[in-house]
Amino acid sequence: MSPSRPAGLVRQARTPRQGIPDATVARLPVYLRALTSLAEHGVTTVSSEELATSAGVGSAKLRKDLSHLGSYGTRGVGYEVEYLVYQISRELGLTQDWRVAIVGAGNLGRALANYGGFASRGFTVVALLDAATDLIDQEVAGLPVLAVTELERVIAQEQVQIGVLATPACAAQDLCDRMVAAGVTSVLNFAPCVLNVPGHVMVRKVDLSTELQILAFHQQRGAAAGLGYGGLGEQSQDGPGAAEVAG
Amino acid sequence: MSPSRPAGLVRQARTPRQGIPDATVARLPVYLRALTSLAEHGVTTVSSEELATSAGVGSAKLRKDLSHLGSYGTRGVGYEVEYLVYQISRELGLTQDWRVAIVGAGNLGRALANYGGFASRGFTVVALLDAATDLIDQEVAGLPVLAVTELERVIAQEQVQIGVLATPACAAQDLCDRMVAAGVTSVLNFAPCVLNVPGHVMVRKVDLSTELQILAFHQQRGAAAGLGYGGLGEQSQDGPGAAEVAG
DNA sequence: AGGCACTTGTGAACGAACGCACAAAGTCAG
DNA sequence: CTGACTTTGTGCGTTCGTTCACAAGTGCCT
Repeated sequence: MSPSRPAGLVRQARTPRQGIPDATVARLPVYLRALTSLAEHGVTTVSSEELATSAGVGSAKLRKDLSHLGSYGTRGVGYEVEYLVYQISRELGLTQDWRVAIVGAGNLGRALANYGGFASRGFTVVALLDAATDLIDQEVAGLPVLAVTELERVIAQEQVQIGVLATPACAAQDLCDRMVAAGVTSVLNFAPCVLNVPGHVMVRKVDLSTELQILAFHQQRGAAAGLGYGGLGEQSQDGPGAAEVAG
Repeated sequence: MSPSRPAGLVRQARTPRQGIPDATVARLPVYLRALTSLAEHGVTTVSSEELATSAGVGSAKLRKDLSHLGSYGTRGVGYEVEYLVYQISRELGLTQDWRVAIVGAGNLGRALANYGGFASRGFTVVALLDAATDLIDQEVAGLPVLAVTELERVIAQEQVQIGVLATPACAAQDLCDRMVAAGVTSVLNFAPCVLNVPGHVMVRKVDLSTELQILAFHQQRGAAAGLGYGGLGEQSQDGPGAAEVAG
């Protein structure tokens, strides 16, 4: 790679950790995916303009985002793909392994367990639980479905840090409480309801129905028109509002 | 009611339609769900404080959000649940039926087809398509899986307005193009990739892997701490960034 | 009728995020 | 070595979103 640069490996590991904006954090995974894809295509260096296009954002925004991680990138050249992949991964905490438990082995739970994207980036699904007795001991994605009564034991034993809720809304709060009591500190909630958790626990919610309703709104009032600008624009996905709840 | 105001029933249907903030639109479905739940429990009137708690937001934000729809609500009393449900539904465009096609009948596609939340609010899944020949003609959620070669015909014939992509990333762009060409103007994308679409088409993206990575980031740096405030706070779900892409 | 307690709706202050545009910093050719 | 060209990193003005605090409106009780 660039010969003039000293030990490319370390290069000012000054981490301005004090506060990466939530909006930026939400975009880092997108950049990471774009970079990974580029790397697979044999690209070794990329400019902010190219990467921005791949990620579907503006180049200025991308540069500002990356500048929050530190001053990687070489003026006049661009960013070294592999190096940037590593830096973003490290910042997101993907260099360590996260142990995930999925609660609910219905259609959604099974889909999640089979989803390749989980395993690919430092996330290991270590357990899949359900309340329905006829599902128990079935094998899904190489994992046996466990009885939900074992939840506390499994979470402690497997050192689960992240819990994924793929259950009906009515059961979600109770199961969430149990997971939190057992030591889980991050929850990804697919159930269509608001969860109450203590302050040290982080919840993110994904709601299919909500997404459809937002689409319906925009379609109703003139099909995404209005702003209509020319260039390749953003793609909405996910907002800054990372928030917690205190109990 | 107020003597100065005309007929209570219509009650100033002055729709300040010119621009509801995206952030507000993203929260309306949450309010709607909370209201529906309250209605089912027999509650007829609710204050902004109570509703805000149910929805997991601050009461000031809730009031401002609702004020963008118009002046429903009665000072000293609160909001009439049923009336507000109707108003939000109307604003979101849920009073009409939206016809949805799901492309990809893998684990995720089947989960989506079976998801009750779709049908419950004006969304009708009219078709489920897949490329895998061994899935075709299987019945899922009362619908036969159709060959993806029929995509254009089905979308035109069934007047599909919203397309849901639940396919691998590599196939997503192509299928998206075909859906758009066939007349779809809103796309909900579950494939982990950025879609390029013409300016009149709206895309929303849901990415499970992204959500996990955001959780990992926050967990890594102190487990959702930092802000830690006392009251019941927000729950992150979905951002304002409603955006379109122009081709 | 009048006062009191309660709740909405909103003006205004604050803060976060975006995009522009440019200086600093580097590369490459000659 | 010099000079032209490329691309990053960032200061700044603007826009968008959130929060505070309060006036105005409503119902209830005396």
